[in-house]
Amino acid sequence: MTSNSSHKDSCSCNVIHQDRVDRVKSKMPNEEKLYDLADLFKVFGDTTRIKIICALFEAEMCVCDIAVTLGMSQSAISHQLRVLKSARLVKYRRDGKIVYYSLDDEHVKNIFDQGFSHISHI
Amino acid sequence: MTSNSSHKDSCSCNVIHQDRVDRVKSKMPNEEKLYDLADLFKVFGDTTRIKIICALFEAEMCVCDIAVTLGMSQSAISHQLRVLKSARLVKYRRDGKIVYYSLDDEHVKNIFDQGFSHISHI
DNA sequence: TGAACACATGAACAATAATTCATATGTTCA
DNA sequence: TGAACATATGAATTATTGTTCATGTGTTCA
Repeated sequence: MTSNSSHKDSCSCNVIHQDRVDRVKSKMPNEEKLYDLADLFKVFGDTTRIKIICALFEAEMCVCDIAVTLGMSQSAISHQLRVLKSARLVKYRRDGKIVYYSLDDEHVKNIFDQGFSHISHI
Repeated sequence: MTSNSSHKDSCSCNVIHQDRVDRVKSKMPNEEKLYDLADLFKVFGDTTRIKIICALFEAEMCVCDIAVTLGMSQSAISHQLRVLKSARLVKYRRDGKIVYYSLDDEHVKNIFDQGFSHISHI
């Protein structure tokens, strides 16, 4: 009744390396943290949002600027900015009727650079 | 007929900062690269794959090991390993009927660390 | 050789997410 | 105040993706 070989339900094979499994299991970050990490990367996993972030690397921009730069509708951009905002990746300031967005994170640039390194690596 | 104000189709607003738009546009990485980057992050945007990668940080593992560690079916793991493989994030070696997977990238660890930093940042 | 095993994979189904469309909110200015 | 504008947002639609189920492939060993 221990966690030794009661895995038949989830995996048809016998446990090959129980010691390794146990060790890795004990070293894994907790479930919630991994879930949050996946959620963060999910935000980066869309071309529109990638483009928005890349644009904001260069300059603070209003929603309309971004829409024109990307050749997309204001609504689509606004929806995606909402996602970026709730992931705390961008911040905004209001100036009259115009809302300016800018990056709000010191890690994104590094993450993107590492990402670019990976995809450029033959 | 220049690119000045012919954007009415994609964005209902007038161009607010044409200079900024032009400058940012010229500095944006090319479309294909951005698409590839999004594809890479899409791979990280799933809890199962995140868990697999975290497990492989600790040790080389066979498919069954991973399945047991994560409490998931062999098939589900195998499908996801395929995704990780085609993103060149994991490599494998065959030893008899057992296939061992391990990480095949020097950037992932950094990307994950930056990601963890972001989500831990209050 | 053939049974057993570890793994891979195609198809189907379920769940999630991106864009569009219509419209609402909040600000400016005449 | 009310018209015009920049942005936000809910609902619907379409597209994408993860898991399961059934089965195929490749290896070992009796």
